[in-house]
Amino acid sequence: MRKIDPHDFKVARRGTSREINRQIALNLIRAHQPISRADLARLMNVRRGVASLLVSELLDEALIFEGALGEAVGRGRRPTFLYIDSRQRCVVGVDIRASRTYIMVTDLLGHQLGAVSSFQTNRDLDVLIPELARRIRQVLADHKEIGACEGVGVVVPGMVDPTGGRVLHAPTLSWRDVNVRDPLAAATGIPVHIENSGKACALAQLWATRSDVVASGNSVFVSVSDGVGVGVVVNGEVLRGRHNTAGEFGHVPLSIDGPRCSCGATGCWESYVSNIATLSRYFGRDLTEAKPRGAETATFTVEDLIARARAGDAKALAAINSTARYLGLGLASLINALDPARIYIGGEITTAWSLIEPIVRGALKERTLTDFGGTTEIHVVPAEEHPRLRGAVALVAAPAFAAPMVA
Amino acid sequence: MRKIDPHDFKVARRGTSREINRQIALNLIRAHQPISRADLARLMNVRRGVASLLVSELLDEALIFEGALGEAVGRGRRPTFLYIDSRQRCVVGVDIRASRTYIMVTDLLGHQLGAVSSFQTNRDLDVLIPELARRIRQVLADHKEIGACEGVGVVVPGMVDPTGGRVLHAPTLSWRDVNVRDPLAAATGIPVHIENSGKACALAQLWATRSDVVASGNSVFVSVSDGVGVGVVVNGEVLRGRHNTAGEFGHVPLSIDGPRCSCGATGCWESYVSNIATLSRYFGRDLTEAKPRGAETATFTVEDLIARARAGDAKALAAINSTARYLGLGLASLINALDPARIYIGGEITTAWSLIEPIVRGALKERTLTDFGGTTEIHVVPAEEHPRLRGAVALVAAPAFAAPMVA
DNA sequence: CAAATAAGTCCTAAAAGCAAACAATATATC
DNA sequence: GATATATTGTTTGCTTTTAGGACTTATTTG
Repeated sequence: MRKIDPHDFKVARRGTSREINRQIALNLIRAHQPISRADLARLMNVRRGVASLLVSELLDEALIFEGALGEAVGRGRRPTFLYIDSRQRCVVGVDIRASRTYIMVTDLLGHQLGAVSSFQTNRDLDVLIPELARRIRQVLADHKEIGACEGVGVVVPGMVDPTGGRVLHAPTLSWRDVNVRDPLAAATGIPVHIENSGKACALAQLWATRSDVVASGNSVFVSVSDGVGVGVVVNGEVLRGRHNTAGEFGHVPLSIDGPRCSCGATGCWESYVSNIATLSRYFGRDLTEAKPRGAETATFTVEDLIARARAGDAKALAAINSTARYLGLGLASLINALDPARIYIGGEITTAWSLIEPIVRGALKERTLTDFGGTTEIHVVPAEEHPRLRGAVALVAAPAFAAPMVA
Repeated sequence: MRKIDPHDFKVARRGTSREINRQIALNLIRAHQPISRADLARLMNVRRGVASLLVSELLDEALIFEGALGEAVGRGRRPTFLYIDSRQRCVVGVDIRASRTYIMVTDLLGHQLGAVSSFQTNRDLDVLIPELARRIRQVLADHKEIGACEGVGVVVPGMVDPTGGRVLHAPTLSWRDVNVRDPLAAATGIPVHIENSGKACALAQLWATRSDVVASGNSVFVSVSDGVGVGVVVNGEVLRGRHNTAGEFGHVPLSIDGPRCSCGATGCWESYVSNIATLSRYFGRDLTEAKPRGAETATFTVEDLIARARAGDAKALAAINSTARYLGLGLASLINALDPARIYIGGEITTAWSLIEPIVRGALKERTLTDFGGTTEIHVVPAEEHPRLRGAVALVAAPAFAAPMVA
């Protein structure tokens, strides 16, 4: 039950019905491809005539194409299968992180084309933008067969303004109010979309074409690495809030008297479960500050820690178990606040999931208000799936499939 | 940018455009009444002919009516003013609380008719329902002139299932999985809608017809009394989550090592800022447990405490200031998580708002991530406005004005 | 080879937005 | 006081779009 905003509404024009049904058809083809016109009509509960018209319109715009004929169902004419047209068009995803920047090319449905490449991030935009543009052109030139690039999606670990024009604040990159989109678009000649990485990851999961995802219009993506990034999906839409800064559950406290967080406050969830927090717990001292580390701590990662834990290092296991417990306690807040149908978790700590899952689940149940809250589905997204890069790609690919704005 | 759920969509039928524009027209009349057909057409950016047809349809359904002619604007024919038809139809709002149950009658726009009545709550449904039904019939009989009752809205301090059929858990009433709606509907012969009080309050603010509310499709209602109830509005819609239990920010922790909360966990926001928590702080001992209180503490309320604080009692002021600080710290979590355009606060503590506002605001700024987060508009809703009862009424009145489900 | 069945196309009717003309009414100006 | 002008609200023809059904095409089965 949505209220119509009397200051910002959209009246239905003559083409509105058509627009709505066209997008529904497009989404059904995407979800069920390959599919025939007749099946589409049945799914939509409209006459075959209407479905045919919608299909021919989508064909004209080259959003879909007719593939081979399918097998006859019983007897009778064989159906012509329809597919989303992801041929000869691609999308570039870019993930800018504090240490390295990653690039991936996919088709319009997010299927990976070629390998992920990366290079060291130079935080100076005057250096970064030209290098990024050069590498994007390079990777596109290397894959001429995949056709024209529809757009570049960029995710950053920080806040982005509602229009995507400016990165307002990215602490780990020490960026404040910088414009990445326009210079990069100018340098590449390709439209660029930028978004916070947590929101983009949530978007990517929402739009993922997996058969196992059953209508999860309410979900949360939690990315645990240097910080904790969270993206929230409500009613099939990414939660943005008034200034596009919603979703910062990483800075909701577990204990306001807890350790100091990079955001300036104390006891944020992030300050308990980030990789640095876990390592600090293991080494028994605060690693967040930029003081010179010892030979060992300088290069030691959470993955190394997990390896030690699996090898029997009790201290390592204890550090990880603590993180698991805090992870669960924080997830409980998330569940109490949002009651999502599913939680996705990404980040290095997930490689230890088999070790920590019972602890996470136990801590979660301690604080969730309801029984079904305690059993909320948790889905691990492994690093090999490149959730952030898929998020970046989704920024470009998803809008074409979105529901039209109406009423 | 909303995703179309391929398992739950609505195709546009022949009447869909009409339905959309009809609801837009209805909402614009509601927001701008009195208004002429010509002005409506200008607002909607359609031809007057279309607006006229929509209006005549709304007139046929008696959703609006034609009032007197307005003054001619410049020269030319005088406009006929249109109004929402709230004559001869009313709504009953019911607020069931642990100690007392309140009843109010309003018109379809939520304008109060007559006084608020109340009686002691008997938690036994077999007693409560007949008494409630009797009193509802009574109050309707007392106001025969206000016409037929369109529905009864009931709010309870607890969780309600998504269909509104059952109260799943209301701790302060010690109700678990009880059906209030159907017995009450049977006893009164009027349709009954039930919802959690926090969600209903948020709904009421969303639908409030006040000129000062400018397009706040993202807002939060925080009700501080025995517990902390929260209702969230996102994109003009109440946040429900998978099981209609979203919004329980009262049980997001400030410190997981904090005081025990009624929910069983420790350190919930509620356990810091509820009235009982404030009083416990003043008396220096835990009042949550049902042990016999002293003569003074038994009847002493937060309002009494505020009166003492205003009279110069330093200990009382300190207790209230503590609550204020914790209130601000919790609001910061809310802002970081949801980035609302506005926060509404209700409950007894708001009578001390002039005392505590700087402290609340200061604590809030300590933990909000962004500058604009720290300046989020906070709007106090005084008890005289009966936010919960208005919420109950909104449950009945709002659906008629809601946007149609499309795509 | 004929019957049955499914896919896809085409035609007509009803509904709704769009556009312009028309009637009614009020004010301004000469 | 007569005429011009502006505004409201209604009406009429036109176009687009969905609904429903008939028709054509293609394929399998008996």
